[in-house]
Amino acid sequence: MPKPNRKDSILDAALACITEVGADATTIEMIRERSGASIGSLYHHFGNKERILASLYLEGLRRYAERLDANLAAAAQATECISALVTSYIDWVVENPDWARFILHSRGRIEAGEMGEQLKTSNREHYVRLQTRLQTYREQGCFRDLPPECFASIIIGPAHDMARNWLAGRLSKNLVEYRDMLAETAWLAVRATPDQQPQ
Amino acid sequence: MPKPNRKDSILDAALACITEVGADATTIEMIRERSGASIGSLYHHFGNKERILASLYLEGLRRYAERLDANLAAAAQATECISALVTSYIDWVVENPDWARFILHSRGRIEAGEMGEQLKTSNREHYVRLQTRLQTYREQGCFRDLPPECFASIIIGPAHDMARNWLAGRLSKNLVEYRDMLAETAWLAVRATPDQQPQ
Amino acid sequence: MPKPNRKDSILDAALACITEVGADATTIEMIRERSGASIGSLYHHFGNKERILASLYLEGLRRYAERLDANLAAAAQATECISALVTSYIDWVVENPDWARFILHSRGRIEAGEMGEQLKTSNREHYVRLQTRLQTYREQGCFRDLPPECFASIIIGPAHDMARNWLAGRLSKNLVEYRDMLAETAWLAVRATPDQQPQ
Amino acid sequence: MPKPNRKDSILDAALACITEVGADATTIEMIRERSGASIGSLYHHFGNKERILASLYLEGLRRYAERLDANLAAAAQATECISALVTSYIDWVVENPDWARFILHSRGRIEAGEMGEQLKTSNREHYVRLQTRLQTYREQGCFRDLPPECFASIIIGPAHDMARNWLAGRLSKNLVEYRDMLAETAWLAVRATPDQQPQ
DNA sequence: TATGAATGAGTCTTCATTCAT
DNA sequence: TATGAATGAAGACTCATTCAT
Repeated sequence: MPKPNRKDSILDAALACITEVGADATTIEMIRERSGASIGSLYHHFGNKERILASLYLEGLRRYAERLDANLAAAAQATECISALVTSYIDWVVENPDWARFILHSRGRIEAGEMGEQLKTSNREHYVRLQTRLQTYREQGCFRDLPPECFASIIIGPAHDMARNWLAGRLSKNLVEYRDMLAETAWLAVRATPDQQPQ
Repeated sequence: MPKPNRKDSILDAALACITEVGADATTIEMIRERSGASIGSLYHHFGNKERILASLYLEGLRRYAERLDANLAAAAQATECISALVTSYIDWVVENPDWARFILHSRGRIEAGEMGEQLKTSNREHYVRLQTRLQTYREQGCFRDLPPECFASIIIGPAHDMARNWLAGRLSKNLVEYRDMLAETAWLAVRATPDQQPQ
Repeated sequence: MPKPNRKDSILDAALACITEVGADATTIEMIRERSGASIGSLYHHFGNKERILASLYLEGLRRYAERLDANLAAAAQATECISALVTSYIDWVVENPDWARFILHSRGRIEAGEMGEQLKTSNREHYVRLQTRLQTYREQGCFRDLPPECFASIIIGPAHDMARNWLAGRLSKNLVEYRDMLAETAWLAVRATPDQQPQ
Repeated sequence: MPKPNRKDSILDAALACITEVGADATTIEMIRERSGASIGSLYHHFGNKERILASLYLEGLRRYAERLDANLAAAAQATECISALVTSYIDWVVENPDWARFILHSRGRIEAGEMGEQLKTSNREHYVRLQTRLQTYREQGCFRDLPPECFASIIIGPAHDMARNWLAGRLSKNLVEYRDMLAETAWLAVRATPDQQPQ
């Protein structure tokens, strides 16, 4: 276990500030005070504010993807796969609410910045990994016939929405209470329908 | 049809700026230049920057709610009601992408501001109106047994997700192409399930 | 006589600061304190530090050129013309030492900046006006056969050198004491030589 | 021939940086990167930034003086002496444009710094050596009756001016093309005038 | 001798807001 | 109602220098 170093303590402080006042309102001075580092040290390690935020963002995403990949690998059927997508997300949000809030709200900002390409690449790779994982089940006819680019939104959209509400304090119960219901719902939304479909 | 006045031209300019550079990066000076008004005029009409943004936000929301209410009123069955929720949203986003982007991204900011209460009240009222509208169908057993606070997210979550992607330029097709599919999906996600579900 | 306005008082303050500590070491804060204007006012009028310096530079140059043009217009022979070039310069330096020091030392900086083109244009126009003025005498054979691009340097070079020394406090006498001698020297350096030239 | 050592490589790097962005804009970090030395090493060898610049300045001046002294020693008459002054300068500038630019533009800065006295002493000694060298010819009546403190400026002023122009890229031809003309001009400007002068 | 993380005073600049006309 | 000069707190960032290893 590596000892907490300067860089990490700066990122921790940054996340705490972002949680309290938002990414835009977070100032270098606030991060400095909270991290105990000097302004010079902040700039020595990260170069500018944007890179602090981007580093934080990418690291959060990396950890989430790591967890998701592990859970997906353990899934043995289509339904477990869909479930893993939802529950991994919910669990991660509940365990890392600060990181989740930041990632949910700052994607555009990071994508537009100098490390945007890195983020896009990261997202693209993750997307491909996911589609590959689902491909087998798709071919087996486990899912409805849906445009591939909608799959993820349909599965995770409701969870995203609930997570936003929970993170904004608009839910009285803990998000985790909806975990299994959301997983089940995702399955209903994408599974091959046993009954006739109108339209 | 009232002629476009100063206030409206300021709001139009503000929205254009927000679309180009984001709400945070939009400055009073930018709005002034774009609207043709003077700084003094801006402050005469709105008092401060936050109130410009909040006015814009609330007006956008009002128009969306108006359209949704009309469409909901025209729905004759549960499935049409769910469909109206999704299609009203998609149509509105496609017709008002700038407004949609702003509203999707700035809720927290407006809620936290001085007109936040007004927004919360507005949202609450809309939420109640919606639940009331659905109440009959719920009692008729048209829907699965779901926590009421999840209903909206389950129905609209995927549409939100797709809308965010489309508004960010991450979709090659027009959002409207997914309109009916998303409505159908919402229905599958909330309808009373005709079959026994395993697991 | 226009009353001294904000802009002028800022430029005056800037020149005083530059004289005391140099253009690079002059800070916005110093100009602010000295001019009595607020930071906001400084930026309202000039936009940034560089534009303050450039405005000062161009205004100084304009006044010098004005005087030179007047004196050149009054010159009736080649020798008076050469004399006017030197004495106008010396007189201007002696009367405006601060401006002269700034202009002598900051040409590169201004040329490299955003108003550099304006300065180059201004210099080019002045150069052309000068060559035109000398053309007649050149055709009359009043001058040695010299590359045109060297003419100005030969005439004014020694004065430049002396001015730099005087402005740096390296001369015990006042620069004006060398005025006529330098004019005479310039004439000797460019006049058509009555005697044989070696080489 | 001593092998290029750390100190020299630092000075080389410093000069390269100064040429590219100017002495003020040159940072320790830039010199570090270019020289390959570490920050610690820079400070170990020179103590501070100013001493790097001053060392560079003095070394450049030393080399120029060395060349000038050699050429002056070889001059056999007054006219050759004047010529040596001009041509030594021109040749040195053409061979060492970066050094020349730095020395032409940073005299004030170095003089004002902690090694300023050393520079002033060096200049004074050089000035005395020069006056001594010219003394014989002066007594022989080779030169016009000119204030001694003007002699150097009259001889070298035009060359300085042309050098500045050339170094700033304002001349299309190479400076060396004007070498002999400038030497000749200097002679015309200081020689005892054979003819009566009017005015 | 060499290294580079750490320091923090000091800069420029931005921008919402005020207010006299 | 309209105008725009003036304000100044606050922010991001720079950079020479120090010092422990």
